[in-house]
Amino acid sequence: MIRAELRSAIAASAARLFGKEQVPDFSLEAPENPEHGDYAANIALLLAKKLGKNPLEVADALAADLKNSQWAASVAGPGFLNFKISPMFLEKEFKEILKRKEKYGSAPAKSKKIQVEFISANPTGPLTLANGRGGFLGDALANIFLRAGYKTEREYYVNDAGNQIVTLGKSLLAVAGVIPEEEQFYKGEYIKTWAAGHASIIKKFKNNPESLGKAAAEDFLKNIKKVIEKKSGIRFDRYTSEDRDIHKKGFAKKAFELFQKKGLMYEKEGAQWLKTTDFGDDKDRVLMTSEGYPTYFLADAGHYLETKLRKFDAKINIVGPDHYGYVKRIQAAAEIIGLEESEVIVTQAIRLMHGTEEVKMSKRKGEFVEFEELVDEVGHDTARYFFLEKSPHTHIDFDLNLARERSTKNPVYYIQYAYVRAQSILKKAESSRPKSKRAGAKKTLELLQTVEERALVKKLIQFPEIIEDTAKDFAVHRVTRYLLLLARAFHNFYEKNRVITADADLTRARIELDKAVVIVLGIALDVLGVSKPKKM
RNA sequence: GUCCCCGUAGCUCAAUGGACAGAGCGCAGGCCUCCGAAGCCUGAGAUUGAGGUUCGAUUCCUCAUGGGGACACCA
Repeated sequence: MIRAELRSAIAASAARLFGKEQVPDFSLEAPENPEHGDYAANIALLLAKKLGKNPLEVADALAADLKNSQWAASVAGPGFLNFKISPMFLEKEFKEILKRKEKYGSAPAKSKKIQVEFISANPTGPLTLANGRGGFLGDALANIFLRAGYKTEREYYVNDAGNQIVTLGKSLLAVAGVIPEEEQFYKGEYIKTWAAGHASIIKKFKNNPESLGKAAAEDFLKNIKKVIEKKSGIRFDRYTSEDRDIHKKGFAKKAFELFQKKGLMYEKEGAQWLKTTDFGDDKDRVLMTSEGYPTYFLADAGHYLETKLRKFDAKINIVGPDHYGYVKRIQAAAEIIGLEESEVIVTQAIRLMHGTEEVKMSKRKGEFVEFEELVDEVGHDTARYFFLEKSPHTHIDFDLNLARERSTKNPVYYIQYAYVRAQSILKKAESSRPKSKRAGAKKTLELLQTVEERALVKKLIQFPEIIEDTAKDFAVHRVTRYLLLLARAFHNFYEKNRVITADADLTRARIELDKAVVIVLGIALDVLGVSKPKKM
């Protein structure tokens, strides 16, 4: 990767001039503006501040020192170092795309094991839009980790034990008229529908809400899996059952004992508490109720312990906004358990709009747009792109009518169109290729000199950096952004440069470029989980 | 009341403290005798407000203001 080499060359130069301990953590970016070179470093600005020197002088000194390396820097603006990629590097990196094909941008395998837990919606009803948002995010993020060389597991944690299952059973009995309604019962249309369709089961379990709840939960889960896997292309490696995999296998108990052994627990009013306040939580949390039931939190701690015991180094947990209050306590548990790296990504809320009016969503009351409905309406590619192009911190105002209307103008088509177009050219080139007498002596990039060609090549070789950065900061929307820019670079190239020409050498070079576009667009679409159409 | 997230163009969203704040949609114009016009080109159009830190702030801090969410021996 070019950027990594350049970075170490700059750091080495700075260390030579100012001492190793002075080298700051500087940025090295590919600027949008081509006048700012292929890469721009702000190291001189940071160093100047640290050393109390003039930024321009520092920049000049660095540029002079770098003259001895294969990197030519120019000083610009307040003290940026701008770099041009040398033709040799560019050629080498470009050929790498054609050589490695769909492996391009894949880092060598590392030993690090990452688990991405996402969706994990309770099987007490259908998936919501927020579930879908987390679903696409987790799916794409896992793809990125795989590309970055990590061993990656996608996990759906199923809360199929405890209170809510009983509540689900009771809710069903209530709509069936067996028992009276209560405030906390689930009341959505889906409850009525299920009850109406499963009269015999309800009858069978009329005195046993827990068994009824379990039966219904299994059914709901089956449906959830259908929506996730068949309709949305979201994949999971593992569905972990709270009941079977955590409680019955003793992990909740093990976590409890671990906390006890570490002396982080105490009893108060008959309940068992964990001192999560020692780890940044605003209050301590109950592990075991005064009636002797394990809390959801204890099961979760058991779940984290189980993950740790399965030798994971890191866990990324993607949760909805309603779980925000849960972050600190679960991070406390992760720390006690000794999970090396634990991240919780909280996706922000989705407001349901009807024109300019907000429609209050409530799963319990059954007022919400089902994720399945969205996917059915606009298709899975559009739905995916719609969520993935936004940072998870953004609050989304969602209008189903607008989504429907806009689905045909979605940027995802712009990208897919570029992909289809590029392939279509390849096909054409194959059938009309002039019999090339001899391969030209010139290197590919010596033949690709127009502004559009250069811009496209540089965009292409940026891809490994996009993967590398995203694996670090989880900002998946960077990839959608990149795809859009890459597609644009290709469309621009297409408008102004004919691939198939009378010049055999030039044609060959442009076909290579076109091939590289197909490869990189294809990989990036795969990473996001968006389909690669053959035609549109 | 306490805590978290968000206020950027008419709309939906970008921008590790950096150079002229970028896209898509929409709007106004222009481009197919030629590899796919679901494309390309041109134009109009924005950082909620007030202070502060900094050589430099959409970004960090404080206050104000608007919106969303979380604050159980529920999950």
